[in-house]
Amino acid sequence: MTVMQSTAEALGPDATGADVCSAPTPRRPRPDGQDRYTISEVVACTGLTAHTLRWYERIGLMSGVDRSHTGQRRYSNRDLDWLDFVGKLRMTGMPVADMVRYAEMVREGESTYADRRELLESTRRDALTRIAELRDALAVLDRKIEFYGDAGGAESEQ
Amino acid sequence: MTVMQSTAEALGPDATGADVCSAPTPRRPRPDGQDRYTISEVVACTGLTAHTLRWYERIGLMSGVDRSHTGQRRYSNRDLDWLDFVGKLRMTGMPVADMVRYAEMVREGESTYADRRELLESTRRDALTRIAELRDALAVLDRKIEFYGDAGGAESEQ
DNA sequence: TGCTTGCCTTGAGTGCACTCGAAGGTCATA
DNA sequence: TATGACCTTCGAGTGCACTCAAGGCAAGCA
Repeated sequence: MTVMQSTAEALGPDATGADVCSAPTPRRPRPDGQDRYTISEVVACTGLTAHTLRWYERIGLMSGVDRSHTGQRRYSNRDLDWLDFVGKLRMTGMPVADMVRYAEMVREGESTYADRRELLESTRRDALTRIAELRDALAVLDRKIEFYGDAGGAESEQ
Repeated sequence: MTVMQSTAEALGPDATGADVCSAPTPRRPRPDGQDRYTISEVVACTGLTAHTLRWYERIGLMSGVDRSHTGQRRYSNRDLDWLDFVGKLRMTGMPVADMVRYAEMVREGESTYADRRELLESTRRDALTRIAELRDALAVLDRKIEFYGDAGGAESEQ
């Protein structure tokens, strides 16, 4: 398992090696070597808008995106992997500012491992809290729904 | 269990009966009859700001809050119960506009049971989706954290 | 009497995460 | 040569959920 596949996150020349942990390798439209996607292709496969992709780059959440000879963006499989990861972080509710901070740490290299871990752990805690809150809300919802289900209408309810 | 307790949601004169489903009765600072809380007391026990409480009223998310002879708000146990429920809805990520719609349906009475149920069911589905997304993100996070945990630093990572 | 505290109203401002518009460049095809 | 699709940048606009400011009233206390 030492193949240098497209699973490392791409943040320019700093992401130098294989990613041993992004396990379930996502299937990419094109193999490495031919992975030069236009922005509209990336739009098609990520669901993000072109505006958002450019904005990610502007704020430093995405850097080192290659360009064509005419200056147009050409995304790589690594870039797609990074966007996937950013999507996960977004799912957890992590603020974009924190994602940018994380991206900066990746660019700074190995010296930031501890800080990166800390950031991800706090994100993890937040996600667990959110799940607990959702379960809690779900329980209330279920009770209400049940009430509306079998209430022909004797009692009044919220 | 026919006691007219403080567990019915309070939305003015429309919430006419007992609430058979808000099961784990929350302990309120004061018993029914003496439940006339000032806005600052409600701030203290809900964690919402006074601004937010007034705003909820303004947009129709909260109606029929009693007033003192000088025009100050006096919240009841029922109001607190409603705020609790609103908090749960907020946890699910339901937009405030939908909560207002729900509140309006409650004011309209029993004829809206089916619609209310439908709204809550779609909210429930959203909550389940969110939980699944969070689990998914959590799995990725766990892998990353593990990587940072035992990586002295051979590989490069996102 | 004056001061402080707590509340009231209306309307404007904030922060976040996009989202869009305008003006213009490049390129393949007709 | 021109048409249309697609790209670029920069700056401004949007929608949501609050959040705050200004100005004022009423009650309690020194």
